[in-house]
Amino acid sequence: MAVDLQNRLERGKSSTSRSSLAEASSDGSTYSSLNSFELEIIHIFVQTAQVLGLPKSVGEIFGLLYCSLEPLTFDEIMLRLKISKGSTSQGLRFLRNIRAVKTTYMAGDRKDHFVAELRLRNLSAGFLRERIMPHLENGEERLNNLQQILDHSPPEKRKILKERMSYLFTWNKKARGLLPWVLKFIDT
Amino acid sequence: MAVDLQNRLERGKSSTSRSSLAEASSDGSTYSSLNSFELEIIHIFVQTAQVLGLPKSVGEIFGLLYCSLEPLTFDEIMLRLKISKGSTSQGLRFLRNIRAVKTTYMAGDRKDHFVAELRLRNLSAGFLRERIMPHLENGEERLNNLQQILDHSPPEKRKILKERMSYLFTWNKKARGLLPWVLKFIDT
DNA sequence: CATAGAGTTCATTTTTTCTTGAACTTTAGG
DNA sequence: CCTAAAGTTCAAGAAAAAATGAACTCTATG
Repeated sequence: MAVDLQNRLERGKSSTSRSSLAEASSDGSTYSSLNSFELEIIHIFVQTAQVLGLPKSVGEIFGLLYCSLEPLTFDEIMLRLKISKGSTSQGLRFLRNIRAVKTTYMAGDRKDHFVAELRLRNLSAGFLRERIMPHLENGEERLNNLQQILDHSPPEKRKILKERMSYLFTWNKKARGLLPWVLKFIDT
Repeated sequence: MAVDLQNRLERGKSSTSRSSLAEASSDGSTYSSLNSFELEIIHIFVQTAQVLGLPKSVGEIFGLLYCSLEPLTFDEIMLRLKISKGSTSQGLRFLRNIRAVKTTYMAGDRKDHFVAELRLRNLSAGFLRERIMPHLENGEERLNNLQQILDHSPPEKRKILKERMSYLFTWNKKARGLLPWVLKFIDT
């Protein structure tokens, strides 16, 4: 099982078969490899990231934080997931932008400590706000421009095309009206 | 002309040049190039396709059909959009699978004639059914497996991790329960 | 202020995804 | 049955997206 998960998550990386949830490191490195619980949670978020059109690394980072009992530092995230500094930095930035991750300050430590937003409602809100709303708003703007173009088209077509456009307008408006409602519904 | 189309579809920020709606072809080809109305509608659907993680060609095909007053044949789609046979075939297949496009039969013509589903409600339904539901169902299954893994973990952690998993379960269930509602809401 | 630690940036490389088109299957009509 | 038109398939090439890591900025402290 663990091997299977390992393979799915990190294709082609050397993986020491790890059967249990032990956190000891067998290769002498400071950071433990991922246990099967973590691998599975991470996998779920990686898949979700892909459905949403986000980079895998974003899913990995969020998944790791989601099942961590304490805040993790930049280095811990980077080393445990075996991803680069750049991916870690950009992934964390994205996650902070959509409020999926926040930082906590730990006394006497200069490093940032990252925590996942566990209330998925807030997570969804951030995603909808940062990604979906802009798209819908841009669409509305474009539709407005379109109406002008349409005024120059042959009258016999104009009526039908106007109708089609009005469907799009309606749909756009409804989709935007839907978002707050969706958020309320999944308010976990 | 072809270059212009390409540019406008790909990086369509400069949408102001609305020259004419004429359908005459200036390069001698059988199929007319796209007019500015079509270009703009197609652009909207291409963008949407990208948000949804679908190939550009799928957005192009749907956009073209969406603003066509008559059913179009395979060749018309291919030639007007200047995309390959393969892309056309696969794009149309995908669109038919999610019920975004259907074929009509025209007397005395062996070719398929394709029409866009104008009721965006049905379109959304197909997309949710074919793309989102499978993901949510897969997620639920994985979460079920996870519970077993969790039973082997240290008791002091188990409680907290179980709680986090239960958030995920709840979220998953709610998301699935939401879909029918969303569809009803956008029933245009 | 000089420095080292913490994180960011971004040109390059790597990986993934999309498109292409030649070869293939299927089917209507002769 | 054959043929040719209509569409499909899929290996290979092209394009797009993501990951990498060296060079960079910023800042808290000695």
